[in-house]
Amino acid sequence: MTKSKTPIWRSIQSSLTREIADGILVSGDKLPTEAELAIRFGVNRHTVRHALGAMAEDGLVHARRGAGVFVTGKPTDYPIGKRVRFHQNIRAAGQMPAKTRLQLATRRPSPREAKALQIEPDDQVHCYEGLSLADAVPIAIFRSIFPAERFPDLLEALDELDAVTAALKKCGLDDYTRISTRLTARLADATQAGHLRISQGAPILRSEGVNADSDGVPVEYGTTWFSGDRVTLTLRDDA
Amino acid sequence: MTKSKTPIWRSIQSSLTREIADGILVSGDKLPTEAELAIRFGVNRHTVRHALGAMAEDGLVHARRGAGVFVTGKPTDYPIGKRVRFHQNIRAAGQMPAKTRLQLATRRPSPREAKALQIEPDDQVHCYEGLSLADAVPIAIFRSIFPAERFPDLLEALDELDAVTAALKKCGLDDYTRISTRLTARLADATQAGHLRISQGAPILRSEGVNADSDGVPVEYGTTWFSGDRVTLTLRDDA
DNA sequence: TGATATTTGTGCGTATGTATC
DNA sequence: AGATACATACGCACAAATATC
Repeated sequence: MTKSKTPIWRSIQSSLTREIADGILVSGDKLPTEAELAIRFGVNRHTVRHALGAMAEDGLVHARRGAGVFVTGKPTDYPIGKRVRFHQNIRAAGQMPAKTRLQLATRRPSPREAKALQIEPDDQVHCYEGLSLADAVPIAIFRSIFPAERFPDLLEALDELDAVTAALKKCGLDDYTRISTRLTARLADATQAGHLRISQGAPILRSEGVNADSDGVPVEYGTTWFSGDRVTLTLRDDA
Repeated sequence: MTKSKTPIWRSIQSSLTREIADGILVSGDKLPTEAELAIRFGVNRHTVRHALGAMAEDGLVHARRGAGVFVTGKPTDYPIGKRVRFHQNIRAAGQMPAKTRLQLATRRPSPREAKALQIEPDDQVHCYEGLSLADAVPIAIFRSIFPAERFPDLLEALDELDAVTAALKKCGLDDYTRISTRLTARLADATQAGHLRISQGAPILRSEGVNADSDGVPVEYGTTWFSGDRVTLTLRDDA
């Protein structure tokens, strides 16, 4: 009697995990169909599903109904701490960062935005919205709100620079740090799903934070919607 | 002519938000049905839905199809930092904490658990699984894994105490701190949905962390699944 | 247990005012 | 000024989940 101690599904999990770790299957690749895997491993499709489910739970792959199972665009550990610098974070993970601009405008703030920035509801704000990519895979949607009164030329600076830190520097703000971060999980709506190239109803990790200058005055209210399947936030106890 | 600048749905949102802020509607209360609200405000049901949608986006209410729209059991700001103490956190939010035990057992670790705790795959671990409640509303499912070799009597201690910190203290560990935290968003499976009393596919915020003693040796590998609709994690820059 | 009513979710179509090109 | 796109709002119908009896 072969009384194997490890369940079959676990050995399948190991097998597939190894293929990903070894680079045989890379970021974005589509796995063989469950039916094909079932034949290849000589098991029932349910057994394959169990293994794939465990891998999905680990964030290694993600399934799209009707499409297939795909290797998640790297476990993409995205560190957050007092300072959040998108490009540095992605590069530190050995990936190629990129940004797509979705919107750049000046408008009136929503009540929530006004409250976060501690400004009057009638003051104007700059709104910078875009898409963050790592290795050309969409990782997150971000929206940054700045007080227009304090940074009258920020829109032009963002227009040419596309980098928040640099643009703020050009407007006279040398340094800023995060004074609050709130995290919660949501479901992707149609718009978000389209941008992040995930299916509607997919899990989204929403991060909402306020950055302030050295005097503690808010300079940016930012919200970032991460694709839950593609991103893991890691907390740093940073300085 | 009444040339109101603000959309109707936004004023409805303000109106209902105020009722919650003022305590007229409290945690867990069911709002009037969309149809009733539509009559009360003299608008179409879609307009009410728009307002409710915005409030849901803010985490203020959550809808359950067929049941109604409910005031979210507080956006329950749940602070996380180097030390995580469940009861303290809930009490700090002015709510009544409680725990339900789901499982308490000793078994072999999964590869992931062994790696996190830096033990051999053949070593035994204690597994403590349960449900966290605030004001009798399920907030999160937690699973804590401890190295059995180091804490041989932990199971009994947990059995009578139901509090991790106290049980570990009884086993000779005075203090521990969090050395790593990883956060991601997932969808609730059937089991999780049942325990948290949310619908399957609802957003879940998963937190995975390792606690270590003062020498940096891992003593606990814990995973917590928060109901995304009921919890907001706030990062503390704590000491 | 099962049938029925209630309630939210989704889609279609229509109309109007406003901002943009 | 005209055309176009967009947000807002209304009305109706049905599907899906839930509650109730």
